[in-house]
Amino acid sequence: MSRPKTVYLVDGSGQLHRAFHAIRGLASSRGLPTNATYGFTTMLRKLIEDEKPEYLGILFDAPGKTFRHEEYEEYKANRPKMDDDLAVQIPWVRRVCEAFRLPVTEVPGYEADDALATLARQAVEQGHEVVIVSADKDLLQLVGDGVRVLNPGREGTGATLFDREAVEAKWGVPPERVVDVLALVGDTVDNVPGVPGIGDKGARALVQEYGPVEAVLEHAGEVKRKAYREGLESHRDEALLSKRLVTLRTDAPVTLDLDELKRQDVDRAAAHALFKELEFQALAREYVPEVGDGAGEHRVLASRKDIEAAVAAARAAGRVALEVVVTSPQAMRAEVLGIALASTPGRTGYVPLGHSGLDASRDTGGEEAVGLLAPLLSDADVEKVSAHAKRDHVVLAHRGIPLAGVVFDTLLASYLLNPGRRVYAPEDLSFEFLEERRSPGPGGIAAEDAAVDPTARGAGVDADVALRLVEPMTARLEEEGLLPAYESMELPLVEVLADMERAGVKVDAELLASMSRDMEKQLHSLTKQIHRLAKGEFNINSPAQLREVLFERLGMKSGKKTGKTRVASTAEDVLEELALVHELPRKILEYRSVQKLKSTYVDALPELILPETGRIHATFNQTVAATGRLSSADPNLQNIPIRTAEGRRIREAFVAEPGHLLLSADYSQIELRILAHLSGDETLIDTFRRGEDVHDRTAREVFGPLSPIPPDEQRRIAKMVNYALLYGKTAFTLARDLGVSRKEAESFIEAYFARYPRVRGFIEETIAEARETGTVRTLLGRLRRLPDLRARSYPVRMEAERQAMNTPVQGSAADLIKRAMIDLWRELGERNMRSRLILQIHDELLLEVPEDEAKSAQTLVAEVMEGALDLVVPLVVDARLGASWAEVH
DNA sequence: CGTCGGTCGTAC
DNA sequence: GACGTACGACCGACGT
Repeated sequence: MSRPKTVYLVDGSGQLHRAFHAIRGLASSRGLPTNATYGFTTMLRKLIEDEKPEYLGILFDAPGKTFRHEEYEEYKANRPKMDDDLAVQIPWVRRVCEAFRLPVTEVPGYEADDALATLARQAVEQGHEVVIVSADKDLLQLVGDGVRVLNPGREGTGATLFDREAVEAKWGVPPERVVDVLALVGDTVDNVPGVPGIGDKGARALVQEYGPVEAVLEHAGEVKRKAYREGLESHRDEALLSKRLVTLRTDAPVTLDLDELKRQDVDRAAAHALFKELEFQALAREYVPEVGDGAGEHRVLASRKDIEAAVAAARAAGRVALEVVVTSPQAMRAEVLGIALASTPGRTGYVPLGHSGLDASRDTGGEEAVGLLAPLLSDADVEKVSAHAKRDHVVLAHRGIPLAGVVFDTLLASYLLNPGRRVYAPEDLSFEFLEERRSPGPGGIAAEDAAVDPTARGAGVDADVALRLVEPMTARLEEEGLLPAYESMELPLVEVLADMERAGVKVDAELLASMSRDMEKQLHSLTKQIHRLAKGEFNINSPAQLREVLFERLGMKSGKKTGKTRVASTAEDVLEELALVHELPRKILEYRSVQKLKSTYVDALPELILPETGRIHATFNQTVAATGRLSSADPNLQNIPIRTAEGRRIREAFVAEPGHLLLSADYSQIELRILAHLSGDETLIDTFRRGEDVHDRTAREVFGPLSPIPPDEQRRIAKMVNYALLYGKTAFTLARDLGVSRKEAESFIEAYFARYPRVRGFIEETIAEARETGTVRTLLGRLRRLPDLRARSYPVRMEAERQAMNTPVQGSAADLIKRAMIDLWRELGERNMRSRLILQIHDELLLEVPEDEAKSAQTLVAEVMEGALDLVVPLVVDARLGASWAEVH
């Protein structure tokens, strides 16, 4: 015999009734009740998901009379006719079972329970295990010797699995005595008479004492409690009849067929269609049909003729989607392996260009194939579609192919539709916009020695998806009012960023190396001092070990606790406090500061110099920050130190090529100007129009002419308050940061709002509107969704409110500088200037300019940046030239 | 040996 | 509970 299996048998009728009563009021828009269908479906889905049964069958009651009626006419006489609302759902439930490919059985003349009992017996006799899925207590009598009962539990609560011990624990009697308890108690709904006067407790006690019903009756005279004794004596026949009624038959005319019960994959297409019909939206989404990666025709274009045909097809279509397969996500370090082209949905061709090793025998293109493709890729009249156009621009340009005519980037489009989401992979987009489920792919990244055929298929699928995404995604952008932001800002920015990444920035590795040596010495000396003060060696870089030293070994009083784990913090402000009472914390702070600069910048930067160019080529990410800002990675060149003198020295290592200068141009108080524009606050607008210092003005407005606080202190407070409002800072943290009482902080904020009333109005209106629409928007119409504004949790909701007030300001500033970058890039191109944008740091642009055009570039940059958007306040740009980044600030 | 969450610190 | 947006070094727990 084959190995033992576990067979799952579902009490379909029981589960259906249970679902019907558990869920109330669910119906389709056409009035079809769907509550039982839904409950039954989710039960099945969960069962399949949790238990992964290899064999599963569903049993239903047969309609009409059963053998029990023959034995006892009154059987189930009290039970009302099946509710019409349930009856109409039965055909739908059967369709659900069909879609899930689960066999359904009913045995004429028998209830589902008897059919279950019969099949369970047969399965056990064949040496298999059985799990009966039911919430019905009647079925617990079957438990034992290879049979268990699984009660799936309601939504959220766990399932319960009854084996012999569990039944006994719950009922106080073993499974085979369950029928005796049931018989004595009776069941009014099914009209099982039982013994009057004996209930749940009594029946158990009697069965525990005497055993089966027959034995109980035999000893009826000994029963102490009068009501029981008399009940038993006068209702012998009813008791015995009841037992026959509740005892399940194991001889129903049905035969176990394991092959038939073998689980098959869900028919996703049928399930998807059915759930759509039933209006189970979430389930419909879950069961969108899986598109096999073999779907479509994905060819390898290995010959000149093939490539020429594909190019001709692309030209004829006027549009081609590309998936450029590369060896690294870092575009500047990536090699091109090949390019998939899709100009007709479902059919793609892949041109291998750089696969190594295995495929050497094949004509994998190389220069000839590049020569055939390049004219197409550089022809702006043929529209290009991609899932990551910036990377394509960079890697192709690196190979001498300027990419032109990019009209759609699915990554950018999905970012605009849902910024703040982390993943925009092709499989997610195809799921969301094409309702196709597919397995995750490598996203156009493959190893150098990847085989051609699977790479061609993977890249082909991605290119095909990108091509077919254009229409639905454009429609969504249009619906959401995002097309202007997309077309006028994000898409044109792609090429600008690609050029910046390609340009990179020159760093003086020698200078960094010498700084590193100095820092090493400092760290060595600091380490010795720290270990001496700590009376022992430990890893200073480990907050955990430091915590032990400070708060355990040296017994210092811990200040605040960390956010997640609620342990004593060793953060800077805490150490700053402790430095007043002990020498060690000061040294730790010093050590930390040097270690941070050394490890994060001084030692890390030279590692990232690309040998080919001798420069650092960061990646500018356009789809990461939820507000619309750019981010920089590998390395992050947007957080190079500037605040401290030691940190600022690192900027000395950012230099220009010989014969060139660096040009830095930054917006003055950009976010406060945006706030003035968005809020329309007259005082704030007036300040900027007059060209006043905004912090001085705020100080004057808030403190008045008679304040005893010194002017410097006033300005410091005013500056902090100005920015605090932008970030939704509370009086609590403002008080802490300013070192004043909470009351005083509150009075500053009050005074601020009294002088800038429209700022308060703007904040309140922004949050109110965001709560209504679920979104906030920037100047150019970029949106951010903030569902948490309706969260039940107070802190979660407050965080969303701060995001709601901050995003229009931060995001509009991002819009502004993005427009400036595009404008500047175009101006430089039109004027044939050789100045190049190399970095963006949120409110600053850094350019590398030939000395001979430095002055004109300086004027141009300021002009373009100041004119990027028309606000009600002037934009002011400060542009400086210098030999290093340290010099231009 | 790689991954990942936690902590800390840098920028705007 | 308490300041918005990022990136990344380092540690240490955890899984392979």
